[in-house]
Amino acid sequence: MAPRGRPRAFDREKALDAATELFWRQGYSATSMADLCGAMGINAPSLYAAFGSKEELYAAAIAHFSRTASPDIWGGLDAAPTAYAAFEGVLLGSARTLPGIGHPPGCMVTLSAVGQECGGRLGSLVADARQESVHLLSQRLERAIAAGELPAGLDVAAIARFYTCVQQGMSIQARDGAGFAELEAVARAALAAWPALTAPAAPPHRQGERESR
Amino acid sequence: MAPRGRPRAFDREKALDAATELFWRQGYSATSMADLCGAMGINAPSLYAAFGSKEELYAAAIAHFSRTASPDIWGGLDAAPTAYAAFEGVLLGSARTLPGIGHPPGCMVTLSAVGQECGGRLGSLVADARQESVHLLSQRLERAIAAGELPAGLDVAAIARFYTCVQQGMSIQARDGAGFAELEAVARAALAAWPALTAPAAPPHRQGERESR
DNA sequence: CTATTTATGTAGTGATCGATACGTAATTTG
DNA sequence: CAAATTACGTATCGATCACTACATAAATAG
Repeated sequence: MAPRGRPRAFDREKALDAATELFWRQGYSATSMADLCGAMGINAPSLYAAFGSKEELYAAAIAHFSRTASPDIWGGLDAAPTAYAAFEGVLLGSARTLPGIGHPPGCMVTLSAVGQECGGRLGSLVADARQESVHLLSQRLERAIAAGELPAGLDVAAIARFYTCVQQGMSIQARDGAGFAELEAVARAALAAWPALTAPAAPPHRQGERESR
Repeated sequence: MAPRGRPRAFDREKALDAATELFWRQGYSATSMADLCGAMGINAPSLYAAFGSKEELYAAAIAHFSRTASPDIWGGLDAAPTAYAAFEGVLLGSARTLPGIGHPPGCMVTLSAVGQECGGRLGSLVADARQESVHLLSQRLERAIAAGELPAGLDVAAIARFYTCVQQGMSIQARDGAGFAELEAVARAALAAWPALTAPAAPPHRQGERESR
């Protein structure tokens, strides 16, 4: 059962954790393999043997981040008794997490500049990861509609995209130094739109209609 | 009055425009001086003679961007008859501009990864540029309060930060492919919070109070 | 004209980039 | 034990990085 050759001398998970932290803080392009080797405490050949290439390592870091950093924010989404409570939990969890205690501020996926740096696989990878938020929030809204909690006919995608947008903006604010108090105020402000966005009569405003001021 | 030596053979403004476009699209770290020379149509010595260094060129590009790309979004801020109309103009202008026709999508300042890539001067430079939005919106709110249009006692900074946050999120959405329709829906959703945020009684919700569901 | 000044193109600088060749150490298999 | 397999450290690969030395071209000043 034991692996055949010489056993690995470093903890692959700890090394990936260090790499994730570095990519998270500095971005893809600005982080060199030498930086990574230093932070991970291993030499280049061991790194390449374990992770393949810089791109593959980054992809593994994104996956590692999504696996480990999400629960704080998204954990209560399904457990929350109402859709409002679920969205409130996500936004307040974001306000609590994004300032970054013991890790870089902001969401690694949101702040990933790979989309603008690297046209290929990595760009699509992080873009897809970002859209996952919209999907999660949309599903929660659909569930609330199916349960009769929210009226049918809502523009679910628009509502989900709005709150995703707010959360993404919060990552930038966090990166620029915003703390919990500031981010909580942003979250509360976004939640103030909830009654209007989920009112039965008017689905989110449409283009053709006359917009009341 | 004519300059003394051999005249410059390229248009400095056009060259800076090309550099700005490239930095805007690819970010700082992922753009090489060779890339820039190619896009600007000049050789390295001319580039360094005209702009000093990569960092200085980037700073010049940020300034050039702020000078040229802002009016579409911020132009109507002071001219608008009410604070609401002003904020609506900023958000809808953002929805119109950010998808990027003839230029990269999203705001160069917002999407600048320099903050996470480069700890020094450039990081502070773009972070300050981002906070400028908060200042502009705050000033407009203060003006409306002074004019008696909005009640005193509002948490002006929080409101300004919320709408800045939404606009920053819109840049990320634009980078991920959102078009005018999607961004307009986000803007409308954010504006739906306006009555609650500017109501006389309750400044933006506080932590201790009981939140209506 | 000559002298001065500035810009340009060629051709590089040392440093660092991502990624490896290779010989050795450490383990399992038979 | 010997053979096979895997990971290790050293030392380095060619390519590209940001940047510049240098000779030449094109303008003004006197």
